[in-house]
Amino acid sequence: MAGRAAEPEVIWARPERTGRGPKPAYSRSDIATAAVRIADEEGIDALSMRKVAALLGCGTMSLYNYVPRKEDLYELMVDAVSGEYELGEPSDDWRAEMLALAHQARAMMLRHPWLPRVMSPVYGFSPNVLRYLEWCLGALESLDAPYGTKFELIAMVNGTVMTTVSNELATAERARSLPWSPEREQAARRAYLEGQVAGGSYPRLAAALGEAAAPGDAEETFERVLRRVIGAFA
Amino acid sequence: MAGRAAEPEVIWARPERTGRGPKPAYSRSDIATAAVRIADEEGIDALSMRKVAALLGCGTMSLYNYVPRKEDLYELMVDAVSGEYELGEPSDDWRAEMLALAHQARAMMLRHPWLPRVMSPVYGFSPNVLRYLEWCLGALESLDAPYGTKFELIAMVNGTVMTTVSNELATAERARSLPWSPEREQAARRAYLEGQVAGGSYPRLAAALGEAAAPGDAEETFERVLRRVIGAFA
DNA sequence: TCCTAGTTACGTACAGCGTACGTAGTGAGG
DNA sequence: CCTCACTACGTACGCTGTACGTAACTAGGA
Repeated sequence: MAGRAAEPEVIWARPERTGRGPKPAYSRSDIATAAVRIADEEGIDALSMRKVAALLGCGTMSLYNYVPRKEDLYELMVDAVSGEYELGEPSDDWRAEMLALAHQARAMMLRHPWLPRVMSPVYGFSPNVLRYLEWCLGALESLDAPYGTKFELIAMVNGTVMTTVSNELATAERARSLPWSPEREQAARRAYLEGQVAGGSYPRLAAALGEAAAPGDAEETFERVLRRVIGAFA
Repeated sequence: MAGRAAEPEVIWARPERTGRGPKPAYSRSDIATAAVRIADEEGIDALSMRKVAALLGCGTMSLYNYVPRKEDLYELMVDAVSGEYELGEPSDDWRAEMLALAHQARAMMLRHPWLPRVMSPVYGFSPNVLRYLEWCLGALESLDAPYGTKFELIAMVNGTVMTTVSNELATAERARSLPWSPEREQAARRAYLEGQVAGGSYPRLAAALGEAAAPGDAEETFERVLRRVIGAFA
């Protein structure tokens, strides 16, 4: 009748240690660190429960005592890297604070390119995510708005960083995995687009293609876009 | 020496028919339709090359004549649903047009919940994506800005829709897969958060938790956020 | 016209995945 | 001290993407 609760619980609601039985050999932090290392070095597609277990030095199925589903492993990873945020005492300028935070987030995603792929379905509120949110609310103290709006702002900044950096990463990844040089890729890309546009079905795209020269510096674009987003909440 | 080009080409650069050999039994559109159907009905995780082939009625490996890598299947799918946009003659009010477009995009993602998961790494410019971009440029004719800015606007709108709807979908998916009612989930969630916050480490979150009552209507939130984003480009 | 080379079709096979399940050992709570 | 939740982990299943080999087919060049 009582039994334990049905399966799909948030991992953070589980106590890390229950008291009964032998004490766990690894902490969540150990596991997260191992997983992050593998994802950093070999890419997120190469991350498997087997590899994490191997790196920890335990049997594959032992890992399932700590991490009920692979999805929860992602949750651990996101929490772990969220701990990398340097969150000092915020100033009164919430715009500057949010912009600086966005830059931190971008740097983090460039450091851990798998983050955008793994963050989207994250639903639980891990300790470090709570810490992050708490800091944001602190930084937004000088913004006179209801909490709902503040959360919308935080989500917007987060989302914008994610999509922007995702594009950056996709381009970089493609450049890396391609057998030819980025310049040649750029040229091939342009040639392909010009071929498509040549049919005359896309006159405005043709014009745009003619105007747009260099793709522009990524960080510059990032900053400009984020200023706009933040400005939308002033 | 000459040989064919090295592998990772954009699928749209491949001609659908080369002229030599027996004529293909299926079109890209056939394949895309089949894949979309499976993803719609069984979820994106259940989508496999085998299933698509089976639905088409051909051997698994035959599919690889049309779709060199599974990633390309995603590309076909995104193109296929991009064809669902209803793109009429735009008015002079670019803000209204972009907002309406965003609503279309949201509806599309609710119709095809796998879209956000699959769109991110899309890199190629498929026919329907070109059509979409061309239309956007048309709708933005009355906006006096360089093409670069217009593309940034389009990307921002797209990105915002994606992240917003992703959240919606995650919540909905969770509610669906959970063994208990959404109300109970909501309560459990709140209880968990209150438990975390009770420690006193997150005073502002505690306050926010006290204030925020109902989560608010999803579509309403969507519209509000998008108005803000679009407004940032005025 | 015929030959040939590129294409389609598809079965087999492999390495890898997430994870259900069963069993054995361990140690704290009642 | 007993009991039972917990840890540990090997085996096994069903599934995945796709490399590779073979056979049939057909349009272009000679």
